[in-house]
Amino acid sequence: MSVNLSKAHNLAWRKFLTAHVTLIERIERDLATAELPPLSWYDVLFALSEAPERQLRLHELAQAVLLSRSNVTRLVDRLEVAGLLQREQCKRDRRGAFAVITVEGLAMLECMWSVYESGIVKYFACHLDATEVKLFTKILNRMTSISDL
Amino acid sequence: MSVNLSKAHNLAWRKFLTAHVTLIERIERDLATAELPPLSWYDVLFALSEAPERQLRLHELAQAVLLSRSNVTRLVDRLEVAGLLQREQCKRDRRGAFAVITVEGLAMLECMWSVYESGIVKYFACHLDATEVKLFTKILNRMTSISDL
DNA sequence: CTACAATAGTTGCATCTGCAATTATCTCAT
DNA sequence: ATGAGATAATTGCAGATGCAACTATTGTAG
Repeated sequence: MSVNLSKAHNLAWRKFLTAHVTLIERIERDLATAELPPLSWYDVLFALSEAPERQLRLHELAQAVLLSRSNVTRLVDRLEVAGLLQREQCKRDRRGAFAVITVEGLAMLECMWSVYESGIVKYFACHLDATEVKLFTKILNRMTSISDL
Repeated sequence: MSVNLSKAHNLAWRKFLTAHVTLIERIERDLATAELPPLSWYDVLFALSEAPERQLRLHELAQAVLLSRSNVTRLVDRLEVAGLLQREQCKRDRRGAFAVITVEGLAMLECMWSVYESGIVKYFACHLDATEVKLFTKILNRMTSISDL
């Protein structure tokens, strides 16, 4: 609230932004090189694979991947066309639909993860020792607490 | 390189991603509420204001804001239409063009900064004490060193 | 039971993005 | 000087994004 942004904090913020784009770019590049879909697809597949019965209502999925609803509709469209998931009518609520991950989706998830994981390791994790990783996570947790609005 | 991603590191990575979208969303929301342009415009204006003679070649601008070239062409289009900068022919290299920030651009920069700065403070900086901010920056610097490719 | 508000998902629209191809100009070795 | 290759910026295109409007269904207060 108070307008007192130190040089050091400002620098940290800019570094935060540039580090993010750089790391994402590197990982997306690795995925593209392996002829795999983008990270957004991974997020969807991952969320579904973790969900009970490997399915989620679309609005739950939207929350899980931090995307707007309209976006999820069309993202799910694409994944469905690619055969990685299926829509399924919800019995209890006839407005609703589930996205259910398919066998092909699970295979793709695994395939993407092998590239993704190695990217996380070599671009991100290898720069954090055991102490730092704890602190790093703790700091980010603070920032995303709801108290900030 | 080695595929050994610990639970803790994986969690840190996911937190890194969610924190980024959350913080950006909050700041973009504050800007939109104040009827100001998005962050990408700020980045352009800031880069120009810092540059010698308050102007940059478009490819320099592209690098400064970490955007692809075609993107910069059109981003500059929009800012030019809004009167925040002007294109100027380069004498030495007739292929080239400069983007020069205008007086209106400088005013807009200042106006956006007041909102942006307070966002950085209340969503980000206030969660980092003097020690943490140093370590945080150091870690991110490591990650974006060129050694990783 | 009914009417009003809330919610789920989709769609239209305008904008934004990256990639690849294009045009124009520059550099440099021969 | 000139021709091959690099570089600067733009453009076409396909895809992705957020917002607001829309349809359909559900929940709820009276």
